[in-house]
Amino acid sequence: MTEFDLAAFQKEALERWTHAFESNPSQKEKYYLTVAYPYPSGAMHVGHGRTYIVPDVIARFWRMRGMQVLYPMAFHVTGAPVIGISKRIARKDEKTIKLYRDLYKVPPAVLDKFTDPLTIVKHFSDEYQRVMTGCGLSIDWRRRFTTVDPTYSKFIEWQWKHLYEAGHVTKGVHPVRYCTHDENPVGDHDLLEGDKAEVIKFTLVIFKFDDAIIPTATLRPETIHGVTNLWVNPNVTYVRALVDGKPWVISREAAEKLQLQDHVVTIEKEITGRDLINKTVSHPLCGEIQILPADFVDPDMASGMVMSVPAHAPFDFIALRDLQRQGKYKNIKPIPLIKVEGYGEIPAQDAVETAGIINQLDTRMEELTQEIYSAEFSKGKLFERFGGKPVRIAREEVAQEMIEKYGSVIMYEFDTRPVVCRCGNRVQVKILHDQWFLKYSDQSWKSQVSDQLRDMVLVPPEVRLEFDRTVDWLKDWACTRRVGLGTRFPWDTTQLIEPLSDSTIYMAYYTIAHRIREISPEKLTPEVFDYIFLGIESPNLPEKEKLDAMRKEFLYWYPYNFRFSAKDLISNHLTFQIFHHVAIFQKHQLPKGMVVFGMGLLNGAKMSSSKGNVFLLEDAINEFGADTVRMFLMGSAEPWQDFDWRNELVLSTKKQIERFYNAIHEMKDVGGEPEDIDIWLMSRLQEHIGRTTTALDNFQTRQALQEAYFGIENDLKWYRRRLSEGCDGSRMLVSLCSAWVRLLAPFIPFTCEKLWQEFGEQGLVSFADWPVEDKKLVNRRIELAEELLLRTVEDIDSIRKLIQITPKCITLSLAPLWKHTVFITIARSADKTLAIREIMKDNAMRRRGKEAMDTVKQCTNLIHRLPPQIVEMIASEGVNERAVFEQAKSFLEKEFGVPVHITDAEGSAHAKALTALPFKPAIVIE
RNA sequence: GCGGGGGUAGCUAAGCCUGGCCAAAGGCGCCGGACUUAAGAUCCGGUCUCGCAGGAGUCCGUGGGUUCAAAUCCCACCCCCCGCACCA
Repeated sequence: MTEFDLAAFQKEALERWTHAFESNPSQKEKYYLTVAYPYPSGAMHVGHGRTYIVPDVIARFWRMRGMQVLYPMAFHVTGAPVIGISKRIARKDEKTIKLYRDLYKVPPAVLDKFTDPLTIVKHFSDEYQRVMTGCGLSIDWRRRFTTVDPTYSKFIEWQWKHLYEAGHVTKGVHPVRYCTHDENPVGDHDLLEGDKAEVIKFTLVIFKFDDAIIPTATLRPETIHGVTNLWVNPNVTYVRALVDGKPWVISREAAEKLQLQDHVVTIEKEITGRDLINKTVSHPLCGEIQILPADFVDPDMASGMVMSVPAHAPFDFIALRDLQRQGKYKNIKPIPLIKVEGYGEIPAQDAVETAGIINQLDTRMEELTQEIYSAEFSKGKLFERFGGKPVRIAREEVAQEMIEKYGSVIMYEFDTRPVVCRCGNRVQVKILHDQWFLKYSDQSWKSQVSDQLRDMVLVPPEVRLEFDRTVDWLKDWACTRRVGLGTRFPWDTTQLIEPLSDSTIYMAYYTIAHRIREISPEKLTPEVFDYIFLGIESPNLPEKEKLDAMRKEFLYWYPYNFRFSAKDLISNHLTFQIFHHVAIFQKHQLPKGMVVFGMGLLNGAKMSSSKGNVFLLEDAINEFGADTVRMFLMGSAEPWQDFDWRNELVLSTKKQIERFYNAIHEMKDVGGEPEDIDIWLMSRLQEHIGRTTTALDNFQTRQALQEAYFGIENDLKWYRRRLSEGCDGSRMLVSLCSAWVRLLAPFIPFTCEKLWQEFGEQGLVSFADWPVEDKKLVNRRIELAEELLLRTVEDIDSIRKLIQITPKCITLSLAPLWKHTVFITIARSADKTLAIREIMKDNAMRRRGKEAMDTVKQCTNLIHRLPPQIVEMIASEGVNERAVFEQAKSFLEKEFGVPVHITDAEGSAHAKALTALPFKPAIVIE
């Protein structure tokens, strides 16, 4: 026997597996599954491990069930993150260097070359392949590609041509975070500060001011009728500037921002805030009002000018109150215009006074503002004289009206500030032109996607709601970028196709990836792909034979059966890919199913590379063995649940594998004669096979392992206990071993490959036949008998512990026939109360009086406690209790070390014998 | 805020859709025992409370309700996690 040595098993199996999982079209039925490909900007951790092992287990399962399985892998390298990383490394950024050198263990010589982004992804994609192979993933590596391969770009161009022609791509304007120093849009990864900041849309309400205008920024244009004054910060220097040729009075900051938002701005002169105080302005909807001083006015917020609605804005209310307490502006009264449940006539006053706010410096002001804002938005209604509409509707309408009739303009601003770029410069909102969008807002496109979703299998089913919501909610998606790696956008080659948008139908590309390399990229015209994927013939197609082979391959594999991905991709990638599929492929080639994963935790905390809270997959393999990692990840939670990696649990998984390995070794050569208990074991095995198969059909890796591993192990425990003295099992165990090894092969392929070889099997267990449940071997009668015995043994045990005397003998008294009749009558009747009446009609029963009634109660109780199938079997077939116990007599005597007597309860001298019930003999220990 | 998912014994986690097999699987931890010079590993037993007869009591976020019967169905509340876009 070979020692249990996972590392050695791995080495051996990996050699035997070289090229084994390369998969080509064949006569067999296909099963094509894909996972979201990784973005290789760092080392793999155990969380990644699960993402790729789950599909591998499924792939291995279907392969053993005789399907032609394709499990391909590629690397996603388009986008900006890796560029940021290379820049940071070039700049010798301490944190980044530490991460790559210490956590990801990149050798110094290689790290030096990481100033080139492509070197980073090359390094890690090689590492990914090495580690994935080490995990035993049954991937067809011939089909590996990266998203910056020239041939792949040709494929993307073809895809976009179709999207464009179908009207799914449009040009528009879009506000983005923008750094004026770098002259580029700023992604999340490039932010030093303010990564939570959102761009929000202000309406500038235009007030006339002498020959100029004052634009005040508001999120609540519907409150225009409640404006009583403007606010200006007396300590700030404002400017008079020509905006698109007209004179505006705004803050200096605003002047700068407006330039980025499609306005031509020239500053004419400075005006101090103090000079503006008490001046008069006007607006058609609220007439002439005064400018008042307020310190809370922030010149860096939008236009730097604020209109005051004291009835509905706590800040406005309190600033006004502060002034009035100094005896000024006594004539100004708040003008309420919104009715909102839970607040008085003047909501802002109500809120401020209830909270006991003293002045505008109070720290609770922000909170209070938010509270009123939300309450009025969700529950508020304008007064009848202002239209009577709910705030949420009126706001949009008034804003629209303001723009159309009163010269209002839109201004974008961050909701929280400051937002700072990595270069240290302040980030602003800029309106980008020439921004291209995918029109996910298109209703007819959406409805095609919804239709497709209805036809798809979603695992787990609960995610369907989330998908439906996402489709419903998706707006146009900005699909081009100015920085990063990727395919040039065909209609504006200064831009690139955004990384989520170039990864939507690449599952089709896998089918041809290994063949298309043989054709040089410049020959790959859209017509070529039209032919391969859509079967559209056209003249002068190059290298027709190769194209035919690709077409054949595509037709064989497509559509994919299942796509696997973590659940955080539901709201983008997983939904996008359906949009793109319905836009390009024919109905019968649309995706069939998706499996959505949960996330990984490490010792209870969320795994995060940037926080260093990761455990590298390769380290895990080296420390525990690949099979251990696989079995742990598959057994600790179902795929869609979050799992938690804990080293101590992983260690015990390793012991389980070892226990399995040793058990097989002990059993595979025994050759005793089969006993009844062998029939029981075989019968149980069939059920485990059936349930393991069902579980894997449903992607329940955990459930499958429970059945295939613990289920069988527990049966073996009972089996060994039941064997006759000196017997170590029958030759039937050999077939159990064979089935057991195959059942576990998808989970722990390395160990199983080794065992399979030791059985003297020629081929790989990876391609062996999956065990099939043999219904002929299922023997309910024997299972029922064992169940009776097991329960009785448990009962004897618990009594023995309780009474603490040294038993001299055990007597089992069996229930009389009439109690069986009672039991069966109750078991068979749907309504238990009717059953009682039925039983008591019988004269013989009635004569037994209280004893009969008690039996009825006890039987009812017992029936509810027993598993339904058992009750049903007792009722239908019955069980010969005497025979069961007589046969198990020597077993019981061995178990308890005392003589065991089996008697009928009726006529027994023991009072306890009266308690005997069907399936529950009375036990007397003396 | 909007949307989605959850709260089960010391921890972890099944069960919930389809109400009685539920004092509630499995695993971990802990306790005891066997083995061992010892430790580890392994195996056996225990692990809500009470009980010298296989039983009883309390229990599945909180509070109500439906039912002969509720972890499971209904209502309300509290708490936790995830997504919300130009980012892979």
